[in-house]
Formats: sequence, structure tokens, C-alpha cells
Amino acid sequence: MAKSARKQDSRKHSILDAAERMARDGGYHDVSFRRIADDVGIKSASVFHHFASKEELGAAMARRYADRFMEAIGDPNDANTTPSEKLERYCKAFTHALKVDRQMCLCGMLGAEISSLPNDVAVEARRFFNLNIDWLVAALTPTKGKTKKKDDIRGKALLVLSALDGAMIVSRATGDPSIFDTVADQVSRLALKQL
Amino acid sequence: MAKSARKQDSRKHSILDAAERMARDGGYHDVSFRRIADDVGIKSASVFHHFASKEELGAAMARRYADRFMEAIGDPNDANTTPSEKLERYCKAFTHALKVDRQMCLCGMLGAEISSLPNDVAVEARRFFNLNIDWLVAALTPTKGKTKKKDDIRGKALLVLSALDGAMIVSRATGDPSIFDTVADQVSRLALKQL
DNA sequence: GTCTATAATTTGATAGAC
DNA sequence: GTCTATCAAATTATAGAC
Repeated sequence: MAKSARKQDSRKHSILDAAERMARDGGYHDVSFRRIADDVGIKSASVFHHFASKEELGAAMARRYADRFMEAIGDPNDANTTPSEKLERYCKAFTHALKVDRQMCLCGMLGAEISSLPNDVAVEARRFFNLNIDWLVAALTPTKGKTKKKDDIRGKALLVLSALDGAMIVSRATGDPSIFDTVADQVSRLALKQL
Repeated sequence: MAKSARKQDSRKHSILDAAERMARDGGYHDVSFRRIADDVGIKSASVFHHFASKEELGAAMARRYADRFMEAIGDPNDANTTPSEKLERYCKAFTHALKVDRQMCLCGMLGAEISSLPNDVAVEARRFFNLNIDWLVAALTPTKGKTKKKDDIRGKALLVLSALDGAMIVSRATGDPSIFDTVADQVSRLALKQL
């Protein structure tokens, strides 16, 4: 039972991998069951055994991506790392998506498409952004010393998130990956200034 | 002859309007000739009389959007307006897209999808970004006084473009339009500082 | 310039055998 | 859990009448 459950998860995993790759290049509307099946090496009818609909698949794909992303950036309240180190780790998660995967951030893509997404997929995309904002606010809040104005911190969090997501698009659109670094460096310095 | 040319242009105009609306909500892959035709009130075969292929339509759509955008933001070298005024006008163009049109910036959407776009469409999207970067560099370059380091100015231009494009996504994804203003205000102040 | 008709392909999805 | 077979609908695109 444990063995077959693992086997099922592995197939589900492969299906989500294929779907994620397609969505991060062409968006949700460019994902197709046929091409996923071809990628995985099964038939499209078999994909439906794992996910009852495209909406369900899309929601699972977005949720898995968000969970992975949050796990990669760690605990924003960890007392053993500085805001600067936390922010560096955060930027690296984006850098990995852009330069190692050589793709868009999945939820950045879904965020752009949000008004045309099926509800369950849109919910997961929205969740990603809210989790990110909360994480950045926590990471940028000084653990000791006077409490800075909360609105200022939130503003900086929104600036960091927006700039990094936008920089991915600008980098990819112009074909110049160094643009991302230029933007990430600036926005990191600004977010940490007068903290 | 002038009359029929005008009539043709009006129809082409309506087709591009419909295509743009679809692309700004769901991306290039969510644009369809059938739905464009339904929107305009003609048959899909008639759309092909105006645009020989989806790629040609997509390229025309992107180019028209970019040209309109550049016209809206004006001359970056105009000696009668300050960098601050230029930047304000630039932000307003994005605000209009987000709050009046209530849609994504078309080229922001196409930029995210760039790796899956037909060549001619990708070329136009790329052009939009390069035009924007050049415009911002010109607008942020002081007309008199010492010439700031060119890399600094370019860096600020990239930050502004990235942050505004990203802020559109974050605003739409979270359903909170005020996020855009928060980011735009910060990035404007930062770009003008020590100019 | 728009139409009908049609083609070839792809889409998301289901039924039922193995 | 995967398959074959099938479906209805949608996709881009073309041919040819009006």
C-alpha cells in the first residue's frame, strides 16, 4: 500500500512537472492534457485518472509551486539570520527560477492571467502572492530595536515583490538575464536601508 | 478610395481592439479568431481577410499597443518638462492600463509569455521593452549639470520598468489596486533621488 | 469585404475493456 | 492505473460564392 501510494505520487509528480513547464512558458491556457501525456509517456485519458479536470490540475500545480517556493525561502522569523540574509535567500529563489529553470515564476505568470483563470486556480495564485507579502513583511521587520512604521515595511515588501517579478519579465523579454541582477541588487539595498 | 480605406481601417481597428482585450486578460494563447469575430459582429473567416494569420494579428496588436503607449508618454527629451513630470506621466500610463482599462499591460503579458510566442509577436514585445528602457534612460538623464554615471541611470530605469510591470501583476493577483500606487510612489521617489 | 462551407487538428472530457 | 475508442466543441486556416 505504501509502495503503490508512492508510485502514484511519482506519476502525479511527473504530470505536475510537465504541466508546470508548459504553464511557465506559455501560461495556463497553453497547458494541454495531450502534451502533458506525451511528455510523461502515457495517454491523455490516464492524466484524467490523476486529475479530474484541468482546473483541478491547475490548482494542484499552483499550490505545489507555492509550497515549494515558501519552503525554499525558509522561516522569515528565524532569529539566527539577519533581514539582509533573508532577503538574499529570497532573491536567490527568484534567480533560480529565472536562470536555472530558465522559465518564468509560475505564479507570476498566473498572476498576470488571473482574470481569465478558473476559480480554483486563481485562488492558489492569489494565495502565493499573499504568502509572499506576509513573508517579506516578517523578514523586513526588525526583531529588536524600535518598531518601524508598519506601512513603511509593507510598502518595501510590495516594492521588492513587484520589482523581482517584473524584472523576470523584463529580463526574459529583452533576453538579458543580467537585468534581473541589476534590479535585485538595487531593490535589496533599498529595502534594507534605514531598517 | 480614401473612404474605403478609412472603413477598412475602422474594421481592422475593431478586430485589434477585441484581440487586445482578450490578450490582456488571458494572454496570446487565449486569443481566438472565433471570439474576436463574435465580438466584432462578423464571421471568423472575415477576420482572415484583414490578418492572414494569428501571428500577423498578434504582431499588429502588439505594435499598435507599443506605439500608443509611446505616444501617451511623450518625448523623453522635452526640455519644457522636468524628469519628475516625465516620470509622473509615465506612471499615469500604467495606471490608466490598470485602473481605467482594468487590464494588464499587453506587453507585460506578452513579455511573460515570450518564450512561447511566434517570432513576429515576440519581436514586437521585445521592441516595447527596449523602447521603454530607452525612454526612461532619456527621461532620467539630467539635461544640465554634471552627467551622472550612465549605468546608474540605466539601473534606475530598469528598476522603474520592472517595479511598475510587477506591481500591475501583484495588484491584479491580490485584487488590491492600491498596491500599484504604493509601489509607483516609492519607485518614483527613488528614481528621482540624487538625480 | 463578408459570407457559407469545409478541412485538419487540437482541445477537455467520458465510457468501458484490461 | 492505463489503455482504446469516442465525443462534442473549439482551434487556425482555406476555397469559392456573392
